[in-house]
Amino acid sequence: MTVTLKDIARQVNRSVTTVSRALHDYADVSPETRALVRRTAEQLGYVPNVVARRLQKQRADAIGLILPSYGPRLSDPLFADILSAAADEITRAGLDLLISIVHRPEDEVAPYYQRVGERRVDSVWVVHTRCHDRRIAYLLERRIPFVAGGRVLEDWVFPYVDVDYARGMHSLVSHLIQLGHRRIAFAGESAELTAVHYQREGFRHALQEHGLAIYEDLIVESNPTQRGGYDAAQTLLSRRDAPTAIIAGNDMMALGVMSAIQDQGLEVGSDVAVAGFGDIPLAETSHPTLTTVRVPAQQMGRVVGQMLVMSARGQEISNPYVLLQPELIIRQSTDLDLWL
Amino acid sequence: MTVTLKDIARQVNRSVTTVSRALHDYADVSPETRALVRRTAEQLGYVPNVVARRLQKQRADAIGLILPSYGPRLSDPLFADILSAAADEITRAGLDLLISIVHRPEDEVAPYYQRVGERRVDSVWVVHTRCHDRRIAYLLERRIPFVAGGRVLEDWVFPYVDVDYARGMHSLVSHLIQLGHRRIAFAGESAELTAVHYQREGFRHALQEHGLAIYEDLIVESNPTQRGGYDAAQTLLSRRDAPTAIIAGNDMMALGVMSAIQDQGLEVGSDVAVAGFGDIPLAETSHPTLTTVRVPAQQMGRVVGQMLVMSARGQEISNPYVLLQPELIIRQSTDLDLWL
DNA sequence: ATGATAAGCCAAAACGTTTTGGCTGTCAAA
DNA sequence: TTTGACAGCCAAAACGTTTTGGCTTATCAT
Repeated sequence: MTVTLKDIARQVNRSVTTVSRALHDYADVSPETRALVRRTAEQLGYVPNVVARRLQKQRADAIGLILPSYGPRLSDPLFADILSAAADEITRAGLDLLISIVHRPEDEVAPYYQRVGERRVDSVWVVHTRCHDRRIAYLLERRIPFVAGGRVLEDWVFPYVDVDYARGMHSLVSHLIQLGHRRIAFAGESAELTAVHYQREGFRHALQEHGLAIYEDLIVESNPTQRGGYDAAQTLLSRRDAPTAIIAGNDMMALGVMSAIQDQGLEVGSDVAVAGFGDIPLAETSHPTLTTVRVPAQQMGRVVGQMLVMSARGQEISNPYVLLQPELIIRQSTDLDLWL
Repeated sequence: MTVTLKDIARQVNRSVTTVSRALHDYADVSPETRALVRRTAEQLGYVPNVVARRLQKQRADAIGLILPSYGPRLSDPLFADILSAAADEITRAGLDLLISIVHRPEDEVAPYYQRVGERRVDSVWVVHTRCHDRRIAYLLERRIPFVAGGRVLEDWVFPYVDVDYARGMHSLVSHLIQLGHRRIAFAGESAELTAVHYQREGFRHALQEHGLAIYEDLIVESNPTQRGGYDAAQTLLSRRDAPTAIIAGNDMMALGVMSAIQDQGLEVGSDVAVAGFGDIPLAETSHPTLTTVRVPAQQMGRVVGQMLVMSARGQEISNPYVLLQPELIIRQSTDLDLWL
């Protein structure tokens, strides 16, 4: 059956203690014994039982990701990239990444407590933060270790990784203004989400800075999907004073916006400019190619992964407030000249 | 600190045994005691330590997914849907789903043994099977419980869930032939993959059945990405005897194929018909909309999740060989008339 | 009164580690 | 010869459960 320390101990005529210490390179084990133990362990095909280790060490060596089914879809390319990179960091560190799906918003907060209480995980990863996030309030209150993907609008102190959406939006809007646009629309997900909040903030700020009026009815809310972008664009374009440029909260929405424009017989870029957020692979290959604000997804994943590992190990997180800078990628959907 | 059975026992003046048995509804506990224990546990905020339970029960109550970084991308919409649904089933059953990323193909097989040996997981999920899959050979040899997403070409016996790609391809090709196409191409991922193998098989079979010649140089291999589809289409269209229809192994590739066709100044549907596999959301909204073979991703995920749960619990899997039937979805990219 | 039955409880062992606080023997220095 | 240091080893406790195989005590039929 399965080989334990006891089996090795019996075989080499030493105590379990010594075997354990030999395998962990303690100094009070003679080189001969160490070698013997090593060899025997190898021979017998010993694999340590991490469950026993976890019990003794009072560590789960695992990180939990609780995914609201109504939250970021796994199929969101950006999120998938973040997740992959984070999973990679976590795996490399020898920890487990544990994914659970939760459906009802009222179940949103209990699973965190439960999973940590049950010692399934040492630390949790909160994604898709909202401006006033109950989950984070709860985790802070219960002193449960966690790292957030995104900020909140409270002045709570906790480790996070986020993208500077406001700045990204600012440079995007500035660019559109320079191209001559005066009526610019923004279609994003719910403004409850911190990311969207900052997008709107950057949006308004840029307009103000250039002395332009802010038309509140050009700031709309829609689903973060292609369909959502499509619908939003239809609404916007049917206004008497339709916008000459539409910014979408993410690239999938932007693709939907483009579809809507084309379906109305208009031309993207010349009639209505379009831009998105994210820079997913499709942005580069759509027709026309999509101007967008590139989000460094992989880097985000790496950083959040590393922070989670530190947090799970109970270490101080060296740099707990990370705000990554996005990059404006100009393509055909805003720049006619780029369209051959 | 954390509350254990011992704490409850002390509080209610019973033994740890009785407390444990009370919480598990054993018959040899008086109703009064049971109620008292329940109440006290609630009061003290008792949360069972699953690690201790796992050690005692010799069960990890967890399922492992080992994801080759060169394998299916999390951002593949189809795979993401399968994964979500499976994760949901697994979470519902109270088990953990544990994701690890592995990079080097030579590390492909060891992690399975390790994770199971270490008692991290009870059963593993193998995805992206190949015709002759070393991982499956290994798992069978070591008698490690697993469920495969996909078949192999050996006559090994193991639980799997797969899609009948051959049939899906057959109906797709038949449809194209009925439309008058005689030179049909297929661009898929490596034929090492069982899925692609069956796609090719269905492809050849359909042509034969209709008495058409099989042009081997119209069967090409490419990356399973939009880019891969683009490149493959370029190559195919530059042939002297270019195909009048191109089938891609998945929808993303198909979108790439459409781009390539359009970039050559040709029209999708009239000049060259295009079809894909999967029916991702984009297929419905692309211009033109994409004919495709719908893969029941969510159902796959549910089924594979349920099978994994049974497998992890050491139960017999009730229906271990599941072959789901895909459905042909005809849209504009093959049917001119549908294009308004 | 006697034995059988049942209800309710529990001590102890077990799961496989790691860690604590020793113990023994050897050898060099005093 | 004693003392102290050191190398090498180990018994036992601990982590928090579940399960086994009892043990009492009360009740009941004989």
